[in-house]
Amino acid sequence: MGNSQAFPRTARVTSAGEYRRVFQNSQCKSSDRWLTVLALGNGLGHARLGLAISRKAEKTAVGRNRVKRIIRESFRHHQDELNAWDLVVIARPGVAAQSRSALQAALAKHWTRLQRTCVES
RNA sequence: GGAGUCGGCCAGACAGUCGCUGUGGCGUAAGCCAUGGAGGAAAGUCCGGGCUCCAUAGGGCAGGGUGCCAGGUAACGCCUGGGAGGCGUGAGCCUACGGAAAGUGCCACAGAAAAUAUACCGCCUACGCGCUUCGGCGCCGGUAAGGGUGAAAUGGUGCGGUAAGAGCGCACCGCGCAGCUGGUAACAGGUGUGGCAGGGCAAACCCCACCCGGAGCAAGACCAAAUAGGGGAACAUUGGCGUGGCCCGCGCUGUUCCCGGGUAGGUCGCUCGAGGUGUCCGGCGACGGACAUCCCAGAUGAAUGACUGUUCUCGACAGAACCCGGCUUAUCGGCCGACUCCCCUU
Repeated sequence: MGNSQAFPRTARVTSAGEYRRVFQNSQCKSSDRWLTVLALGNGLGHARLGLAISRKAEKTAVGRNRVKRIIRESFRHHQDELNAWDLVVIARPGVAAQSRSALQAALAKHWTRLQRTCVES
């Protein structure tokens, strides 16, 4: 994996089937008013990230891109602390109105909470 | 200096660190190096084309679109130039701007009457009654000048004419028709002629002219786990079934021969193009031509971001998804050019 800050394609949930697997069998869940994170062990030895930002959650493409970038950035910085899970982050209406720093703080909380409550997979 | 009209342009800049992605090079590989990486609207999907498949797309009907003229274009509902009408002191701007003496239909309220025409108040002669006359009443009629209604009332103004009036006659204006002149044309000008044809609505049906096959990159082509629905070619074309909205037409079902199939997933399509830039030539212009030069996103859970620093005018609307040409809508600020009106100074 080389650099621990990198975010290559292997660290992403890519296919529709993998998304379905996480949605249907998720073992753990951490959520607040704006974001929900689902987790499911993947047996790969590293974590992978998937994003589910619907048109309903944010109307404009620019807003959705912004939310995705913030989440990816946070995942990139925290992936070393995470177990071998497939994580799917779901956004809810109103996320785009939140500031970058607020979302980053919320995400950091989600990562540590999952790490604490969902150790065995 | 102020107010305004038209056209064009920019869409924070620079540096460092971390990260994503296309291409090229090196490397067994991990990776490293170089280089490219959202918009003027990428948007709405409202038009037009390319491309792909469907069925050979041909004919007719139906349906839809466009609508002053000419040109540009691959094409257009776009653009350019011109005409007509309207608005503005002006630079300029706006216009579904063909046909209502083909047909059908509609025209609230008010008004006598809204299109077959007609006559409410009026105006006027003759006749009768009454009467000294003027005038009055009744009545056969003649009128459409005046009043009143309305968004709109059967050409307008003036003079003549008349009982009163009337294109009844004349002049000018308007309108129709026929020549003429200019213009490719729309149209304009002018001449003669007709006494006037007879309201509006065609974003009501309609008529006329021109145009339009359907579906869309989740098109479509290829490689292929699973799992067992079939597929292709030739022949025949009666019946049955299906197929653009319908008909003609066309396809399937039938017989024979041949054969592995094609969902998850992947690859291609996928970016060199009606391409950009510069110079010259043709054209009032849209645009066209020649030469030179450049390669300028191609992702696929979907990349172009984060942090720090410096600086300024403190940064709007907003994110490519097959590709182009338009239109429309959103948008913080700012810059450039041409022109108009008003004021001041010399």
